[in-house]
Amino acid sequence: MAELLLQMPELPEAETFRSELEPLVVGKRIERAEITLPRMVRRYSSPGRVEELIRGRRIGSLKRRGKALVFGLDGHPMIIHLGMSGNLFINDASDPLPKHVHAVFSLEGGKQIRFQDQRQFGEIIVEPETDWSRIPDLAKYGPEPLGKDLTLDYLRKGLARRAAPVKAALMDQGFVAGIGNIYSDEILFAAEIRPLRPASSLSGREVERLLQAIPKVLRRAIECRGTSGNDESYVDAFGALGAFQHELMVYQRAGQPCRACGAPIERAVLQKRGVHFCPKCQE
DNA sequence: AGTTGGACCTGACTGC
DNA sequence: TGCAGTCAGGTCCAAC
Repeated sequence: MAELLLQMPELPEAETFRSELEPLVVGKRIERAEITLPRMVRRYSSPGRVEELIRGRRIGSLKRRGKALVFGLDGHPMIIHLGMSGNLFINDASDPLPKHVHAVFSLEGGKQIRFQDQRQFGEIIVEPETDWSRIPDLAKYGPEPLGKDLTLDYLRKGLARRAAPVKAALMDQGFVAGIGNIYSDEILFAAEIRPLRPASSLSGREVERLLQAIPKVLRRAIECRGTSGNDESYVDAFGALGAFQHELMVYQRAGQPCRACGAPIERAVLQKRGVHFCPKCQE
């Protein structure tokens, strides 16, 4: 049976889209927006309403918050949540349109930004509010794991009052923004902590290891331009595969020998999600 | 308030 | 070969 590697765009994948798109789209005007799947803009009256809001605006900036991308359109920032399977491509208008493209933004000069999302959990949100701290979808996020706000003190206090598994805490976007199923497993391996340990049971030393592991794993994954599966459901903005799947230590490696100690990687289930860990390296 | 479970969705896989 | 059923997962939302 071929191992199916499911894709969830997390912080490294979102950051890859951001850094690849930024030099090509910032400063460009959006001449036309086409939303072909109403579900992508489900909190609005109609796709036409969103198309109207976006049309003619210039992209002043492209930033990332957690797993979300924020296009700084003048006056109306546009947030794209990638959901579980969202990809952002940069293409020429004449390039063939792949399956599952639900939104196309045609830029001056002939390029297009295309939002592809097989599972349709992604969402496009256009906000009237330019102050990020007042945009509800972003305001609820916890600190950026690669920023200064994620401190030892914050982690220690936040984990101490959680009875839930430490993996659940890491994936809680309100606690730390941008970490999902793949990278929580990899981070906890790097920190040598079992994913199902109650968050409040971590020692001070373990919290310190966790604080070090978070940026270490995420930065390396960004260098690799994200994690692609063998079904190629995640590729970068130019359609190229990421490379971090070659460096995964535990995720989707159940039964295979640990790359550090050789012990078979174990799999458990947490809230319907796969949990992968090395029984020897992680205690 | 923290935590849990269902709903949303498609495609790959399983079993008859 | 075909097809119904199952599973997976990020996030929201309702309910303990």
